[in-house]
Amino acid sequence: MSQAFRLKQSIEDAVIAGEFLPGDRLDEASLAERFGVSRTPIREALLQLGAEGFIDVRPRRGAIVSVPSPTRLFEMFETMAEIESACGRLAARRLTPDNDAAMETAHRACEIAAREGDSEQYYADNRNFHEAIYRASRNSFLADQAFALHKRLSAYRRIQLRARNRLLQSLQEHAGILEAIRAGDEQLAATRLHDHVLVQGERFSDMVLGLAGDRRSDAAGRSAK
Amino acid sequence: MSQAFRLKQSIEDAVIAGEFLPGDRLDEASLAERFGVSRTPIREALLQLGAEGFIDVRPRRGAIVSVPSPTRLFEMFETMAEIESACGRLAARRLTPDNDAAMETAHRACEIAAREGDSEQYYADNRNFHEAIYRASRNSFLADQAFALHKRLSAYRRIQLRARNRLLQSLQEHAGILEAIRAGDEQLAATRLHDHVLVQGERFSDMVLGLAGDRRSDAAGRSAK
DNA sequence: CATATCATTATTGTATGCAAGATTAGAAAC
DNA sequence: GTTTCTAATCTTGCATACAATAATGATATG
Repeated sequence: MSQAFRLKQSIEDAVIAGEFLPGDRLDEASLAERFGVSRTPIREALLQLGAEGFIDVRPRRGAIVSVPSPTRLFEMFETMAEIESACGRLAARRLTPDNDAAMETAHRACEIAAREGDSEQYYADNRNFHEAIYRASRNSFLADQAFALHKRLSAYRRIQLRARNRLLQSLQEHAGILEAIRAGDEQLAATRLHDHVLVQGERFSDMVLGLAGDRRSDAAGRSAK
Repeated sequence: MSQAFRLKQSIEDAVIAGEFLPGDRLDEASLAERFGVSRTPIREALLQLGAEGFIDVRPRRGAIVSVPSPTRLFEMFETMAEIESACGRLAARRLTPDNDAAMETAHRACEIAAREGDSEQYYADNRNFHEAIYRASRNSFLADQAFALHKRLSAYRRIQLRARNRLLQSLQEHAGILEAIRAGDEQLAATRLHDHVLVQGERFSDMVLGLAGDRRSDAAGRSAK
């Protein structure tokens, strides 16, 4: 299985790196050739990625990189917001000096990247900051769920950090989140994290749908009774 | 793949039914014989179940039904509590007549089972009730996450519905949850669902650890700064 | 009697081959 | 020119075979 697990990671990395775009076909034979192995471990890797929701494996019809509908995507961001805010709530309740320090370090890194307007760097540092919060929840299972979803959304998250404004705004939100967690204010930490994440989903939906469709009729509109 | 997917479901069902207990080895050859297929689709099924966290696939060492530590189990229940309360919060915000009716139906069924003290039936109806709430969140992705985790915990949940008292108490909690959702009180719905789920995790931990260990030193104790 | 080492056995990991379903291209009909 | 049916082709699904690693048990040694 060693091979299959390495392949799973490689394929996942390739997808995250944007080498395979949503909708692209993941052909067993070509992947086998590319990695110099037979189809068997490739299949095993693809099926695992499919089970994790990373790709879409349709019986007899091959695997493709999942193409979540705008609605689905919004739902994923909304779920991410709920999970992250849960992490924040627990972090506020359970913060240890170690976790505090880890968040501080990650936050400082974000600060530098934001000041320099380096969105690629900020993207990486931002990830570390959020992961520090997941860990600070001191619930490793919840943190695992958060990691997994974060990875699945990374392709969509990256796009919107391009604007310099968003970088600085994001940084400010981070500061507010950190403050709330440190104050032990569970409710505030949860709310701030929720909004911080959800705004990304909203901005992304706006971007995807552009002027054409109104997102509200798609996802948020469901709030209406 | 058709075969592999059917097998995945069958094996999962067998695990949920308790036919394979935590720690049991899932040997490829015997499973292949049992289902009358070759090892290939069995492997594919096992790897998928492993990716979903349902079983533990250790490279070169075979698959076993996962044996979460008491700490891990508590973390899983705590995560379930957070996810369910998120569902409840959204349900309170977005309730439609359809979803309301579905919850009502499921609740009525629980009521009957509880009155008759039929814990097996209550177990099934309880599941329907919770699933109705997941759907009422009107976020299908979040609902999927909730379904998945609910399934993984089912083995541990079933055990504790045996006591007649717990049945009636559970039912009353359901009534309170329903009331809060209908009132559109997001905060109250979230809190009640959270407690309803978490109490199960706590009761289970108590059961597992018995008199021996103090759960608080294991999981909840982390809340202490 | 316990422990360590080595050979045997069993089980998993990968490759290959073939069967079956899906896709595509081409020809015929409209 | 478009559509539809059919045949050729391509891709996936499963079985089998072999290679490699882990588990087991026997034997020898302290």
